Amino acid sequence: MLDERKLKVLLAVIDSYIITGEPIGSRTITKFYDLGVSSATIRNEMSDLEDLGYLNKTHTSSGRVPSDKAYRFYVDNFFNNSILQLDLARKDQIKSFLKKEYKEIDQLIDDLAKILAQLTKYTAVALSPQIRETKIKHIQLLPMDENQILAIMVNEAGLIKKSIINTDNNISEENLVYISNYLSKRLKNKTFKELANEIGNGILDDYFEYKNELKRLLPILFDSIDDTEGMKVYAEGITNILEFPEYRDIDKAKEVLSVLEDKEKLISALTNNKLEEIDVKIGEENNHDSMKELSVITATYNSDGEIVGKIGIIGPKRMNYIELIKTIWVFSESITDILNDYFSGNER
Amino acid sequence: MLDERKLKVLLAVIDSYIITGEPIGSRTITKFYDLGVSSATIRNEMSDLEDLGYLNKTHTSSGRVPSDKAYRFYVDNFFNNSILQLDLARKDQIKSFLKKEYKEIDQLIDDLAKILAQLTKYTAVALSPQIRETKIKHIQLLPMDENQILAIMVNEAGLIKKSIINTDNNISEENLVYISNYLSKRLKNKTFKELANEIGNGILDDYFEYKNELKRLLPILFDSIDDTEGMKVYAEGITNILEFPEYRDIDKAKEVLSVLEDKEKLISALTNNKLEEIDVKIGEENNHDSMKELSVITATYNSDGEIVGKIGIIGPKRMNYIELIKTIWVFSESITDILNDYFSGNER
DNA sequence: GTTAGCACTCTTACTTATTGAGTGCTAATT
DNA sequence: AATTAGCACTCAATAAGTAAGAGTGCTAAC
Repeated sequence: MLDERKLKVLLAVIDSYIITGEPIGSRTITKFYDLGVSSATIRNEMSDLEDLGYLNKTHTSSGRVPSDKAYRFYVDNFFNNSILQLDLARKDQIKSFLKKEYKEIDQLIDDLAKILAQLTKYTAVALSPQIRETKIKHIQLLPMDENQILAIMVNEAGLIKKSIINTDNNISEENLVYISNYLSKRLKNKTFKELANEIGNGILDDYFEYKNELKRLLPILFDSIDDTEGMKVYAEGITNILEFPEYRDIDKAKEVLSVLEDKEKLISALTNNKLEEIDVKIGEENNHDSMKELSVITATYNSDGEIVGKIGIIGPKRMNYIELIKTIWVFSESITDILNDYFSGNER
Repeated sequence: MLDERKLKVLLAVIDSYIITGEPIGSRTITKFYDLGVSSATIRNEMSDLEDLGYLNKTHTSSGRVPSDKAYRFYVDNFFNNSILQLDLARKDQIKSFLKKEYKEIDQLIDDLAKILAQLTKYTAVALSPQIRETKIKHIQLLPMDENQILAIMVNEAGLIKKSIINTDNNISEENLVYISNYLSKRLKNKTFKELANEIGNGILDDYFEYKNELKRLLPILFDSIDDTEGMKVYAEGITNILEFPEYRDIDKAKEVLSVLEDKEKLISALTNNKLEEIDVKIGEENNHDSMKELSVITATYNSDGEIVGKIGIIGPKRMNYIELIKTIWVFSESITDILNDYFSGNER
């Protein structure tokens, strides 16, 4: 579609703009990129590229700036999964950053986001592991007062989900212990997702003394697994984004910071896409208007073969997509490794 | 120490500076504050106040700005606890903001911090409830793999503390259940703090089958209660601070934001003081150099008569201390109320 | 002790040029 | 037919100069 020279010009503009953040003109291209033609020719090509929607001007006599379409073209044509296989060595490097003994997975994810932010100089975002797809290890019901039961669910990786169940009739502490033990034993090694099926048929058909109580408790328990209220999202290196010249203007800075402060927006930015291993959202591709000038690169991380969370970066559209994708991918792989190692007892 | 007229002048400068953020001159004072003397007299008084350390100039011919000493003087002389008793009515107002049913205390504290930020237009900070001074409700030990035990401790308010215990010798799941039950029963209604005493004498003198295991597990359990790693600190309304004209300069903004992003600094700013109900730190009084241009007002909140957390605001030194103290105090009282109501079953 | 008056200082806002990087068009060149 | 040199024109950014305004500090008069 684009002849070779147009492609070269486009890449030159993108490359230069990623580095400097300044609109780039025809003469600058002839000076720094050897295309073997004069600036007048470049000028004509750039004019064509503008007509095709790949370049924009900031004012009538300014240089050109890549459009969203240009970035999308760049990512689609110059990224493929084979690139990723290259620097697996960096995984160990990342894991070596983690000197402390981690007692909390959430803390680990947060710290990795911090490292990602430091490394990339962008703002890193991460979604803490979700418990839904993981296996049940233990269920404990505790009486809080006459109307409330505290339910604690633990998965095999040590993640905890708690929820308060409001109930109008009293169940004694002894009975709750009995029910807890029964549930733990009965549901162990099923995933939290599978609770739904159990509710549908399995568990309630068992002979069990407290079937009536279960009938009321289980659906509430199941609902609480998915509520996003407990979803934790981390944004680290927020000030990094202010280093970019595009945010020298305090009002622009305020705008972008209010996005980074808004957990709802961050969660939806991280979850509102197909669960691709790597996902790149450029400018307009984002759902929220307030993010139209930003790009978000995310990767999923897994535990036990199931996707449990996300990590990524967020920043101005002008970013070195290919390099950043590689870095983020290595991070997501590392987290997956760490999660699998950590709780399977193979190491340490 | 200060004669009446000097006091009036000082208050005028503070009042005006809190509102406008601009240095204030003698003529402005005569215009807006009726002191009955000419600007020349004010000029002389201001010069004296500068010599006494209450006022500063930003350059040789600028107006005056209050010093840290001036703010300290203002707070010490015009705030006393009786002021607080006034607007208890606002408590209900605050509680009415909370429409949702809260299932997580942490979430509740975070949301209240958000409301505090909205109300004051400052950045609100809060320390989530600490479990140390509260009573034990339940202890559960779960085997993660052959070297690790997951310990889950629940307090009577439903707060959960988890920690991974590394152990080199295997304890079977059945035995862990047995030990868990014993600990829950034996330690129930003691505070986590009191665990220490129990370790010292009480519990280990009991006749108990797994005394050796306990001897190793308990100290680790106790240590984990205090670790700050799990301490959660919330900073809400971060962008509010950028509305102040003192942060129109992006570099100043970056500086203050990096403080707000630094959880360590926030935690130490919130904890590094005597546990006064209300604590005001003005500029230089803060520990960290990066906070010398900020003031922090904090209040403690309680549960069951014990201090369990903190909430406050942070912003430029130019703040309406008295009003803000009142607001924060009402918040801390409200949280205390909510915590006490919520888990005692008196309401809802 | 207070105040009017004045010289002086410093910041801020507003003009006005000037420069430089860029475009687009036309006509000449290959 | 594609390329390029040349030129007029545009716009943003920078610098320099000016004027206005708010302020101080000092002196002399009230």
